[in-house]
Amino acid sequence: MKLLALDGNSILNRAFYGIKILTTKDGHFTNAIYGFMTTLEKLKDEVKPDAIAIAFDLREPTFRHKAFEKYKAQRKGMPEELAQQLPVLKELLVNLGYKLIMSPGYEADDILGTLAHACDLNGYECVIATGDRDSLQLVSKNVTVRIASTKLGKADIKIFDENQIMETYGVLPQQLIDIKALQGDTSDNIPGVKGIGEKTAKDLIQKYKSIEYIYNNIEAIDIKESVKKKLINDKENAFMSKMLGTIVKNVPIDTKVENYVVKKIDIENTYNIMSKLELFSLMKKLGIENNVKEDLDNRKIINIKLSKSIDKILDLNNCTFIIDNNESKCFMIILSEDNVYITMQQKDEFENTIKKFLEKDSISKNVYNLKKLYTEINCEFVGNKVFDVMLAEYVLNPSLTDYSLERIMNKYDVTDPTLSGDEVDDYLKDLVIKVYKLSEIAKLQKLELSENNQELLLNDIEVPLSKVLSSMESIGFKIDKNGLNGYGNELGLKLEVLKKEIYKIVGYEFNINSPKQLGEVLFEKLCLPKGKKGKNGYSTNAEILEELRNYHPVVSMILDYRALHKLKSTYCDGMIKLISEDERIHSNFNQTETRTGRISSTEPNLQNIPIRTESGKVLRKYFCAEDGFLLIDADYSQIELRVLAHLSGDKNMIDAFINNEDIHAITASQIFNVPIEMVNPSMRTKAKAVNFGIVYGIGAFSLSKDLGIMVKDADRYIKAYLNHYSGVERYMKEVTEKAKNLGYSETMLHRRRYLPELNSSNFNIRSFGERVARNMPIQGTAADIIKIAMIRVYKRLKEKNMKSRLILQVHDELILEAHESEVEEVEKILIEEMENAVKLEVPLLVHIDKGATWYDTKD
DNA sequence: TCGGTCACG
DNA sequence: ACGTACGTGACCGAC
Repeated sequence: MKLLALDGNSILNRAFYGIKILTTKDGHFTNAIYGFMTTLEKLKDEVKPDAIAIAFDLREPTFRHKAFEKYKAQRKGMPEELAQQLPVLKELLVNLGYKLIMSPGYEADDILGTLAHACDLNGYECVIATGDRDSLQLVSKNVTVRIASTKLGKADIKIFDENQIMETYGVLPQQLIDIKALQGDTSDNIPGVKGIGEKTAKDLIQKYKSIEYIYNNIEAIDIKESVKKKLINDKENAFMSKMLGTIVKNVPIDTKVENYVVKKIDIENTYNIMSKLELFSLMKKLGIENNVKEDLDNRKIINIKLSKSIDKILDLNNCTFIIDNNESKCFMIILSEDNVYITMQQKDEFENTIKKFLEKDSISKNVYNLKKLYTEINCEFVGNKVFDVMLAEYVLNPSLTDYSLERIMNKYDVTDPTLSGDEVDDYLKDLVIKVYKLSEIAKLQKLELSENNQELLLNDIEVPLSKVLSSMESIGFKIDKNGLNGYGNELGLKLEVLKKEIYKIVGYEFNINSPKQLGEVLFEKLCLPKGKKGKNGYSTNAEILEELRNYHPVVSMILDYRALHKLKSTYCDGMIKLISEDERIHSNFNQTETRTGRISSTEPNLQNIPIRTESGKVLRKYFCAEDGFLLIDADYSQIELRVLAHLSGDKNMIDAFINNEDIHAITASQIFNVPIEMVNPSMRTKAKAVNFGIVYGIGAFSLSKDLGIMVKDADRYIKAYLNHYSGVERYMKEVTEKAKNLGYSETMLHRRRYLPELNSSNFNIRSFGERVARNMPIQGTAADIIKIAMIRVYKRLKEKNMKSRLILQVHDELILEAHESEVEEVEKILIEEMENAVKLEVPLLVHIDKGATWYDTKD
């Protein structure tokens, strides 16, 4: 027989700290369970045991520690995130057929020791698996120990037998106890001998074998007087430590190894538990998925119908469909009721078919990734009654990192259907199964959306927006390639000059772009005052360098070099690579990326084109309008603060916006307690920073850093602010409280973001959760509003068949390429639709600029 | 692949 | 006592 005996607590603990926080979408932590199961599976693979025992501590004082009352272990309570996983893990393990062992008054270690001892007596092999090294003392001819850890989310296991211990520690396994008795162990509250550390303890035991021998011959043995003195002083502690450190081997438990053979798994319970935990990949690994499916013999029967004509299809009511248009063969697979219709056509014919199908508004359709569909078939209508499984998943939970179809199918885990009807090849069978799963997933999502009151958000905002984004992507932004190239070359020359001067001053060449090398140059070669040293060396960011400007002339040059290099590499060279043949840049607008509901832009990112410095802003001269067109830039004025005024209902803030006053100046007059006429620019700047800070969840420290003032003063500003805008203070309290109760924070239009961080026992993580809970409704509502505006503007332009088009969104602004003949009308549409996108307690105000280039649209 | 840096709202 | 404002994406060097 071969027994695998695990220290459950210890492995769970390692798994918890080794795997980044993982939660179900309603906020239950699962990372430690996941890590534990991964480790267990790996151990089973490697050890191939006949029986498995899993030991757990009971959370009460142990006999070992009780014997020495004054050294009773003050075990730190485990963090809440871990504690809540323990009972769930135990339940899961029992259902998987494992026998758990707990014994009041004993640690898991002692249970393992008892089992190991029993194996020794019977000549059985015993493999102990644990996360900490205390158990190494149990190693013997029959007993090996595996130290499991979780590194970067993967189970890592080290094997120790008698040889390995001798190699690593130079002593026999039992002698590890003696070493520890001398050395002590603060984490286990083992005192040891004061003044004796790892090295001395090891030397002594290697030489004299045991503390008994040492103390019996203390006068005779040849050791340094100082060490001898320490030993004599702490003799009592040494023996007590040995006792504390010795694992007990006679715990009253079942020691018959045969009784730990793993029992039959309870599939149904296991399945239910793991589904709740959303640990689907793990279920697959354990092969649970398949077994369950065999158990449930009520598979759906799907009837396949190959068809050439689409007439039948156009009579459908509800359906789910996918297209697969490889090269010339184009498949459309449509599921309605229990029938799947498959059509195969040539490309040009196919596009007509699908347009006809899509344009038929009487058919409600489920799809996956509507924006991609729009782009692929290039059709002009905005579909009603379309449901996008990808967007639905994003609306249900915007915090996932991956909205791929595979991931979503994995999560919902729909049982495969049974196929009947026309024979098709495996490739098509897969597509049929896919379309079936998609339709089942859509049903489940619709239920959840309705429960969450999120139907409007999905149907009236995200779904129609996908058409707008697809259009913006395919239209693109015209670029003056020669101009951009010229500017890049100009920057290149300046960089060369700067580089040479920097090398000359420093005295040798180095890579200015390497923070590591730069840190060495500044802080070691030039001996400039260094700030805090991070893990990987000195920090050399602009904030630090700015402070060093006056210490050495090279610092300014490095700052310039950095800025210009950024402009050249990211915005000139990087952008030029992405200009298409039509002289335009077609960015991707991602609709399922941000956790607040904003869209994001990639390849290139057009939402972070420089504007704050003149040399950066110049880049906007190369973003231009087509001949006969003009760029119009319409931006919301202080949309986030207006949203805050509305959400909080703060009377003072609402009045300020209704009277269209300068909000930052008003805030300044309140904070500094002066009449508004007395507010100077510096006061206004400070007030502006406070306003921003409030939106972000503010702290006095950060505000002080931002403004370069004392923390004390920053704190005063904040207090004065909240005092005047007492509605804001109340709102901020309420919104955090509500998020704690519900587990999520939400926008005006019910976009929600789950916040498991709010339950963290870690102050920083919890504080972060609280800031997010306050910021999400503000940033998210602003995002909802501009999305509505985009849809309406797009629709107006289409309805009137205008040549002008929406080409970009930058969070609070829309950029349009307007035909010269339509400029006035476009402006009117923009103002109307943006300002009236939603009705708030305060007016929404839009500011419009126009010009031949993007540069010219900004003053 | 990750962290540091810096561009934007 | 702790670390320090929300949300993104691209480029670079170091591992």
